[in-house]
Amino acid sequence: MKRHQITIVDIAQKLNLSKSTVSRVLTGHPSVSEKTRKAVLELADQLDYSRNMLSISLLNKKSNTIGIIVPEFISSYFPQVIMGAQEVAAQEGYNVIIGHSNETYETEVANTKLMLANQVDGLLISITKETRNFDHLKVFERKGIPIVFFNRVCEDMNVPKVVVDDYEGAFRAVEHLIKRKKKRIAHLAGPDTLSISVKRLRGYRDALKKYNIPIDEELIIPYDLTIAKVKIYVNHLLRLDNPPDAIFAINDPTAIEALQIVKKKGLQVPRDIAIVGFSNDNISGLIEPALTTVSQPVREMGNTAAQLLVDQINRDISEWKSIIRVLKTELIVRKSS
Amino acid sequence: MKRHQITIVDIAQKLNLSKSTVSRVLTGHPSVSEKTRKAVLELADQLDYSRNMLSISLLNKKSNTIGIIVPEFISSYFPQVIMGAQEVAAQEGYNVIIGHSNETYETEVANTKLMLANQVDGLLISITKETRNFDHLKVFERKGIPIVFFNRVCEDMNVPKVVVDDYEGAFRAVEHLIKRKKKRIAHLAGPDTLSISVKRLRGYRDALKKYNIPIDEELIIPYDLTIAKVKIYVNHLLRLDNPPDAIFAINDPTAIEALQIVKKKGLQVPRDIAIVGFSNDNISGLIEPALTTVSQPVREMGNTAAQLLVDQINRDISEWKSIIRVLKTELIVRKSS
DNA sequence: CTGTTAGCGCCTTCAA
DNA sequence: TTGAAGGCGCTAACAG
Repeated sequence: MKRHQITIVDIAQKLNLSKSTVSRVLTGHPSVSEKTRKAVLELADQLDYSRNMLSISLLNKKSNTIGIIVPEFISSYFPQVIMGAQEVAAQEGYNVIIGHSNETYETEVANTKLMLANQVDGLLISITKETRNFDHLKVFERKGIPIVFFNRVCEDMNVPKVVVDDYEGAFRAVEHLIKRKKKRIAHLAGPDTLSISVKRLRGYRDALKKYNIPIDEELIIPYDLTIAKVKIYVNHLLRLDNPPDAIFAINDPTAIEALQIVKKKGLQVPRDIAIVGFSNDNISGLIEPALTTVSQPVREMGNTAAQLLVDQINRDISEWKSIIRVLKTELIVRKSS
Repeated sequence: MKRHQITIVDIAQKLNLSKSTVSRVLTGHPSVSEKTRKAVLELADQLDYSRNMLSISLLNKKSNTIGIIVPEFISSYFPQVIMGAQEVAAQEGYNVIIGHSNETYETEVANTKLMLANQVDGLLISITKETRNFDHLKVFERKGIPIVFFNRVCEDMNVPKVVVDDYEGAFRAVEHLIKRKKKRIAHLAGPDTLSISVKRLRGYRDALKKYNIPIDEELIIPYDLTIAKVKIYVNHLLRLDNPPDAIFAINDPTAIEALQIVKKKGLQVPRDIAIVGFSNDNISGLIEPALTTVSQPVREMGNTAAQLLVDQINRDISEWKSIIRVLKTELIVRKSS
């Protein structure tokens, strides 16, 4: 059961040296003779010696690990962000441990505790749709562990955030539908706990206002992002006395689901009803008809978030910044509108 | 720069107790009076005390962390497997750190070194298409750290493996094409370093043999899974004097790419040329025409692999098993064939 | 250039 | 029921 680990002591003994000398070689310290250096390196290699990061982390009070907590893994969105973050992290010498909150507040809290116990040097997080209380995150601040939010942020906390211009993206999407002569544009919105929902909804409203199209509250349906429910809402919309001729969905999975349902009903997209999503998931260009959507620089979001976090880690706590980085979206017009 | 961490000592001092007593409370040791127990727990909670797993890991020579190394993050395949593995790992009390080898042997080796340095208790790995040398993995065996392969395995190593019945899946897929009256079935195969390529190719060959269809080597194209190259091969196939009337692709990304190319040429799918993939990526049912493919239980693969690994970790090294778990595939017939 | 010492935070003996 | 001491593997002083 117990494994034997090769340690510095083993090497030191075989070479008749002191631990510290061996350590010096391994850390690249200059003041050590070429001869011993070579001997140590050789033996280390031969023994498959590997420095125990655990002890180093303990000693330095720095684990060189960052945590990432994401709410879901269903769409390709978060995996891609993680990839982007990983890229930068690896480059900067950080390991990544991943937490999955499964859109549940309790799981998110449990995850943060794990991250703390594992002594992460910083945390990247996108909150669940349920999260309204942020005490579990404030602990990090108190402990001097920097946090960076991405995508789904907590507006009240004064820490760096990486988001996209949700308002603008939504505005453009709806404007586009208006220019396509659509008069009754529905919005499948997200829960109002998420700032992305709020901002996209505002973009939707303002676009309609700008073009003097009356806002019909009946056409705005906030939902909890449980894909299975989309069917209910779309059916409801279609049965309205005055049904919509377009749907702007909070995200691509929602839009795609809506599209499938509308197609099954025998309606023509975009003629009878146009559909626009948000995010440009990697499937969106391949479905039939291809989905018009607002693309986000997903990988870049990961990169940026990780970079901001590393910057915070390297800064003294007294100099923490709370930058908000807003990444540009782009409207990608395809066949569904 | 230096953060202050709350430690057992802090708690002990404030309560006028010894470190060991506090530790006993925290570890749930029984021999401690109810009064002190309560006091400690209360103060700990109040101070946001969190046990330092680093030091515990160091002490126990057990990190409660497993590593997962995957070759790519492009398709939804590996993220899903990781999710599955995470599920089980979390349940069994293990953290997960993820490595991304980017289909490069060197990166894979670097990743394994990182895993070792971080004292993982076990490793889950799917190798790159380049990996022919396995010394970097044998180190784990020598150190007594169990490995479990999944999907892309090393046949020569005597450790647990989780795969799907690639041969059978491929056989069925090709048989299906034959029953659709296809006579010239091409195969876009994977590199022969990967056992999945070899087995799927064998399934392809045997299916043709069974139905007395001559095998035309010209129609078998092994490639390196670089999606961009699919175009070259498909064009090549279509320009043949006697072009294929069906393509069986090693995986779904390849099949989907082939489908796009074929469609752009103005050919009818499946009438002019049928296409079948392998994996049932989550896009495959949504593209037009929907892709016929061999589905794998992806999440289950992650579950199984993680479970096997945890079992190995809990076993004495002398009792390591080398089970090969073969998961069932299922042919999903859709519009592309 | 090399060795000695102390200690990161924790748990597990052993002794009281 | 509690306390004291030792050590996991490593590095950073402080000495020579």
